[in-house]
Amino acid sequence: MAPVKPKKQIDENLVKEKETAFAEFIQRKGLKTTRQRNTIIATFFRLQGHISVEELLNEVKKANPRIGYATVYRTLHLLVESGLVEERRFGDGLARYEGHSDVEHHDHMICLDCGEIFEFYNPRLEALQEKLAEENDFQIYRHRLELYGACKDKEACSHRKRKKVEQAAG
Amino acid sequence: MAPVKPKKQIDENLVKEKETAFAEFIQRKGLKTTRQRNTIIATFFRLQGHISVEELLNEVKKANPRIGYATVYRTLHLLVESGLVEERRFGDGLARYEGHSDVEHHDHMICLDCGEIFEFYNPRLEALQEKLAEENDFQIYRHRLELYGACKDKEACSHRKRKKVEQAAG
DNA sequence: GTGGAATACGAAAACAGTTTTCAAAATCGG
DNA sequence: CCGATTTTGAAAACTGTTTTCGTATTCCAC
Ligand SMILES: [Mn+2]
Ligand SMILES: [Mn+2]
Ligand SMILES: [Zn+2]
Ligand SMILES: [Zn+2]
Repeated sequence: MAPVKPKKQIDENLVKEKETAFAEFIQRKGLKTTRQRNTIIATFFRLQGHISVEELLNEVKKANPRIGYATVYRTLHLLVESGLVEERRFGDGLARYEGHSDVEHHDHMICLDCGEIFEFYNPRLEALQEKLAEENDFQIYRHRLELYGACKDKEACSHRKRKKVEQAAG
Repeated sequence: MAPVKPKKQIDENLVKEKETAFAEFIQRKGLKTTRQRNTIIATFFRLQGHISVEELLNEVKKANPRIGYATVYRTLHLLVESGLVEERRFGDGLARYEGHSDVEHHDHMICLDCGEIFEFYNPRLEALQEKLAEENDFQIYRHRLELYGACKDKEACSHRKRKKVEQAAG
């Protein structure tokens, strides 16, 4: 069985940087540093991918089972407000969050079979959007581009799918 | 005051065509023709733009006040299933529906000030997406591209906004 | 036309994800 | 430490949508 995708290693230094940046944001806003917020952001930044609230809460509870939904939601809002995290919605009804560490901006391809989310960025695409906006006398603040479809590599795709089912089963 | 946008006239023939197409779909599926469904689709196809369920229900109630939410939701699902209508979500939490009459596929620019939705289509953009998918060994079934921003024509924009406020109040 | 099985309706309840409330607990500058 | 201010967690509320369930309508066979 070939290795599917070399799991990116978490860069602990980068995580620490983010934690500091968030702490500064909290200070700047005159808010308070709390055990719960620290746990939540420490957990979040050590996860990778596009994390749902439930996924995050499950992880957070491993460190502190008494933390509830409300605090996770509230902390995620703060993370978004701080600019360290972006909210995504891929049409399955739940919000997902990602620390935009990799690239400043990117778009997504979502496999409807295995659920894998591929990220991409293309300057020509971005430029073309700008040009089209220009033609319509429109100024873009932000955009979202999502390509829904399927992996062509069926083996890798079904492997991921299987793995996901196992994971869900516990 | 300059004319803002020449309101497209509804093409009654086209509407009748859609009504027929839906009737055929209903037959084909072995479902029943009902007063309510007829009212709802007749109303829907005579509205223009990106219609929310509530907007549609309000209009429908003018013809038959006894029709309820459930039936509107159910009929919209049928319309989508029939392929005559597409569901859109522009991030304000509500589903919107449009008969895709104008062009087979198009993308959207959404003004965050006045709420206006501009539609556009660009073959180069579509082709570029295909190329990027190809590079990722990915097959696109469908995509969504939304540009969020603001009209540059501030006068037209605020005129639309004002009108909308009036409408909401009235 | 009627009978009657199949389907659809509408009001209300249920649902899912998220937000808010509120009383108790934690934070932190003085 | 004090005490004003903020935060927390459980539960309630909220929002848009779906489902339920008893009644009403459709429509095919006769
Ligand atoms: Mn991403
Ligand atoms: Mn449109
Ligand atoms: Zn896949
Ligand atoms: Zn505008």
